[in-house]
Amino acid sequence: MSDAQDTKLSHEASGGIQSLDAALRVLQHLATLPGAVGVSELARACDMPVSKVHRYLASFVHAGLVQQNGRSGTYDLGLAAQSLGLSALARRDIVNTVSDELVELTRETGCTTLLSVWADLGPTVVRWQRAPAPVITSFGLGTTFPLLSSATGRAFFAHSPPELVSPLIAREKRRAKQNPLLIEDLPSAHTMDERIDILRQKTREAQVAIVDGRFIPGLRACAAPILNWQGEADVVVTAIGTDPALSDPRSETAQKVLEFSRRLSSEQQS
Amino acid sequence: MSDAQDTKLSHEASGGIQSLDAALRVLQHLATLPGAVGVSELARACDMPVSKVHRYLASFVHAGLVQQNGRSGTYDLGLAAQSLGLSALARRDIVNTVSDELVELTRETGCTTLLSVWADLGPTVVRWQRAPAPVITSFGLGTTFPLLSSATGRAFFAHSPPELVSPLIAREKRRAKQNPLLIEDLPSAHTMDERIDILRQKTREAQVAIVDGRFIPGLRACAAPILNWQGEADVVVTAIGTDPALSDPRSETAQKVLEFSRRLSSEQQS
DNA sequence: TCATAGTTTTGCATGATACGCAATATATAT
DNA sequence: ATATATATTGCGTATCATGCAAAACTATGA
Repeated sequence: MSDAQDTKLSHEASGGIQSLDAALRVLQHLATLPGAVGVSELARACDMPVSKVHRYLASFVHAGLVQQNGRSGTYDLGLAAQSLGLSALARRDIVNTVSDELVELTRETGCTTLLSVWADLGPTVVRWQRAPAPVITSFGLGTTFPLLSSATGRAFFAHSPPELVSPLIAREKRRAKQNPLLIEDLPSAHTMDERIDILRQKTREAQVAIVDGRFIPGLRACAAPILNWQGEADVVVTAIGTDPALSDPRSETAQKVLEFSRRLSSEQQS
Repeated sequence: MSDAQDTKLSHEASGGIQSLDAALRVLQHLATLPGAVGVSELARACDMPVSKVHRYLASFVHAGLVQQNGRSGTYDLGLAAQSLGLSALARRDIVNTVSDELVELTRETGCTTLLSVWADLGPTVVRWQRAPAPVITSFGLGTTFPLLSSATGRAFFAHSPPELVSPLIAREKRRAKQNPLLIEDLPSAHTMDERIDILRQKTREAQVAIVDGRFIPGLRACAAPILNWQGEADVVVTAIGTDPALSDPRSETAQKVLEFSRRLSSEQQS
């Protein structure tokens, strides 16, 4: 049915109420605009008659979504808009949002995917989406990863405030001294601190973190952070498997992971 | 025509658009409700016909203010609502100013710090700066705090007009009756109202609000308001952590918080 | 001081459209 | 399987949002 003659005017889609659609367009415009504006300016921006916009604004003001400054003044977003947004934010739980999408990522990449958050002891797995071809591993929910020698950890490391990770980094440096294998794939440089710094740099640039099969023999992984408004990693998604493509940042799989994290990151901000 | 029979139901005020007023009432209800709801439940809450609400929701969904979960799913606030609120926040220069300084306060105190504003569900977190010291933070942007049993809430309570806070106070009094632990650290007096009054007094005098680990075991916090020209709290800054110094008003940490709020309060003139 | 030009706000008649009812489709429980 | 509850969609009619244009208002000029 969708057919032909909707073309007359894009029918705003189905089932809605026209006046409400129009009113919400006004609200969106007001939100997009830099700051407070007068009725006529807003009307011009929305390409609507002034009186129409004025009446919409009157209703918005009653609801507190908009407030008008001064006496016969300009209009701007109001307290209710703020509350509304904060309610929305409070309900949006990243872990759940990402979890819902994780199945999709598993399907696209064919890899087992997991979702980690930052906890006291470091990156911690909180969700686990297994692929048709399962990976035999010894870790499951609640496992914590190292910062330097896991893809997940590296993603956190590169996108977290230094103060947050430095205690753990210190510990891992000590461990790495005894077992240099752990950081074998780090960029080469003179001191270990330099190598770690370069790793952080490169990971930030690439936006994806990689480990090849050296840490756990044969197991490769590719991780990308989901950033909050401050650019910090709230959670990290990781694809693991034996496919060599995982350890190539330019592979299709890695790109899928990257795109996934980009999309969800942008939902976090605004 | 205007008058006379308006008394039947207050005429939503002047100049607006009835259908829009109704629609916004639906949106407000959705925001107030705990979480996602079905159409009929929402319709019941608004005392409106189901089909009406459904059509409003359709328009809200088009605008992205609302999204529906699942296939025959329930409705909840959407991404556009989030954006709207963030836009509204971004226009309050006090929020921006304080946010910028918050890193500094985190560095000075070594505690995780947060910035809260007043929304209609109460004190609401809008920014937070994590500190290295691991605090188990189950809250994020949009989390709301109680008025009586949190440091942030107490700071708002002591520096807000009574009309603003009284509805919430009433609710919390009821809750406190069932769980006296929540206000265990209140000053002692005969009636609960007296205790609350004294709390308000003392908090105003001290300019900082404190909770020790009783509300959330082991978690202490220290909060101070940033006052506008009327002496009301526009926003509140809070330092949280496990350090016992936080619950001592004379500690260095508490003084840092106080000084911070004093400085920014005085910077706010216009 | 008044006048001019830019606003924002408000009557009013009319035609578009939102409303409510009731039918259908879809999911959940028994 | 039937039954119950809920979500969604047509449809006719009375309501109400619309656009025009006049009014109130504010700001700036002489």
